[in-house]
Amino acid sequence: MASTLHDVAQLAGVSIKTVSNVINDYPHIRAETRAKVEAAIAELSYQPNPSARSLRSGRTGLIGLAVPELSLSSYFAELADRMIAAAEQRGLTVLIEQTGGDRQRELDVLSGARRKMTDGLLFSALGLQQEDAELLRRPYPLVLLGERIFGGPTDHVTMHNVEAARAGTEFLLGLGRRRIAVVGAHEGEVIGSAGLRLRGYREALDAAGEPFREELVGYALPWHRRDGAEVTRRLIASGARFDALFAFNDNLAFGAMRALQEAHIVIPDDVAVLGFDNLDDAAYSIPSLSTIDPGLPEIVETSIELLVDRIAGRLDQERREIMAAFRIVHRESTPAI
Amino acid sequence: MASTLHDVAQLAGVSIKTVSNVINDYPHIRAETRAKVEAAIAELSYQPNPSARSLRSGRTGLIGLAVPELSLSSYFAELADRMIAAAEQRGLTVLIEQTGGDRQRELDVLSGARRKMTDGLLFSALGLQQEDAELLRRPYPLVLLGERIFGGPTDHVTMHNVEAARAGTEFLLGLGRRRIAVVGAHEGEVIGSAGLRLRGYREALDAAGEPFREELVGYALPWHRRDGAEVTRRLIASGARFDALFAFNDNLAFGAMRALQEAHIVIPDDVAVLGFDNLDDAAYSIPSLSTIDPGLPEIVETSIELLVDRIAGRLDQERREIMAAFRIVHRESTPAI
DNA sequence: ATGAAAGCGCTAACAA
DNA sequence: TTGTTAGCGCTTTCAT
Repeated sequence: MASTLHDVAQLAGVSIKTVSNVINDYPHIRAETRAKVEAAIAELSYQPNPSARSLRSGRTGLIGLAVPELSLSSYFAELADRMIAAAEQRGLTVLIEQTGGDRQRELDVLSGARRKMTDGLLFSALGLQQEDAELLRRPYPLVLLGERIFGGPTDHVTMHNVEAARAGTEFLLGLGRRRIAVVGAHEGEVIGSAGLRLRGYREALDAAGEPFREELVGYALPWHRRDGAEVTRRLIASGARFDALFAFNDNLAFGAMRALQEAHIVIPDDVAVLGFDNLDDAAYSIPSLSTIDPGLPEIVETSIELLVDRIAGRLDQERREIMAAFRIVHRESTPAI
Repeated sequence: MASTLHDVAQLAGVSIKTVSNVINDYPHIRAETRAKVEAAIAELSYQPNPSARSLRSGRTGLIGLAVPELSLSSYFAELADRMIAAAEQRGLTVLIEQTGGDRQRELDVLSGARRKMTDGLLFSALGLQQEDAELLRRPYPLVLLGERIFGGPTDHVTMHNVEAARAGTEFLLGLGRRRIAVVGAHEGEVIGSAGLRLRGYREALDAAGEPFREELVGYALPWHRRDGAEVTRRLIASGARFDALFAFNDNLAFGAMRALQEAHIVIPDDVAVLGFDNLDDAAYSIPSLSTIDPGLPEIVETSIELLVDRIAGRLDQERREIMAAFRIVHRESTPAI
């Protein structure tokens, strides 16, 4: 059997309270006492029982991270990877939950059994909509990620989607490209990554006096490589002419580049391609992908900080909405200036 | 405050034992009693306290999954994605731990604090070596994944690395390719994915009467895209001629294809490329990647089954070693037959 | 600076 | 079929 506080106390010749104090770095302990206790802990290879600890303290040291999926969307794998590391630095453990981007499964995550074993939740929603905002009002610390819901009842970490998409489009216009196709729009969406990025795209066109051409808008859901390839094949087949392509995420862009190359369209000479996410892979595609970097490290650090802050008890203070800074990364899929 | 068994029992007018019985699907309960209890549970939105449950039962319902990383190696993201889903079906929750493939961090995972909050561990090692086998003897259920250690004290799920690499090489030979470069070898490694796959490669060459050419062996560690590209650039720069390239995983292959295309080498006409893993992305690269499918679904199902079996108490029965079946997936990076 | 004791919410052994 | 009770290992409150 594993040893307990009692065993350690007995061996060290102190009470269990003292052992507990040592473990929890309680400051007022005689150096001699501490040494005795630490020796006993080492001798017994004592490790605290987390269930007992949680039962008593009400804290588990676990935080949930709800994402649509880990594979296929490398973005979420990178997010999870960094989040696990950032949580670890703060003594927390991340528990990943996959929703498939499905609204019902996202709701299940919000009220499921796992909420009783985590101290808080980082929630990257894809299926919920603006109308669902009030469903985010929960009795536990919750930080919303992404751009499905704005102005909801929780802390929220997101990015400047409209501005970034606008800047990306202006970047392509600045290269002299006038007919910019879009891959990844969502029919009728206003809020959400697709809706906001399309808005930024339109704003840039308007500002440049370029017409918005419906025939250059490719609708895609979900945003996997496959979808980027399919949509782009359809755009090509439609006969619509375009000299640039703005994909609303890098996966779509990778798929789009495949479709372009199948059609013997040369990147970036015939069509310049711009993605969104700056995945690790973007530097290693062929050609390497110019893309918008949404500042993932900042998003990760900020959202963990907000959550930790709420867990520490500041549950009642005003909600915060943080927008990470973006930048455009210039690689081979767009021509050198 | 959240409600407890007591609250439910009081509201339903029964003892807490009866409520506990209902929750745990104990069969001998009068339908009427059960209905009363369920009504009370619903009214109070009662959810059991997992810490209390774990403290008492000694089970947490959590299992650890140790992998090197979630991003950069899509293989592990796919593994984790599937593992989470497979665990969920069995009422288990996966807790992902990243080791960076570092030996010390892998050892930390084996004895760290999280082992007290999981019922078992799925352990995908990369830094440990055959000599470390005995370190896997642990007082908790442990299933080893991968090919760093064989014949150790635990259950083990792996694949036919030598046979698969041999079959892959024979496949390339069968296409008439004679000078097959390798990307991803590890200097001096015998056991481990790199060592075993190189062995399979050599066996195929030997059987075909082809010489093993040291100058066609590209060493790469780790196995990311970047490394595949760098190694392949070096191979090209060395002046060594080759008409096929066998990358020891798909990421390396993606990087290698980039380097080949940079050098205006046409795939598959000039050089046929074969990968290993059959990542989702392999179907969407340009060109799409022929690769060896290691049977991930089988690996996932098998390893969870073994672990669940051990958790269920069969800790003493003989250790098992399972090898998943592989198959070669033929795509555009190798010429049609 | 350290100890004694209560009790977190649940399951399991036993009783009825 | 249901109730009673002990106790899992820890933190916390209150004493000293």
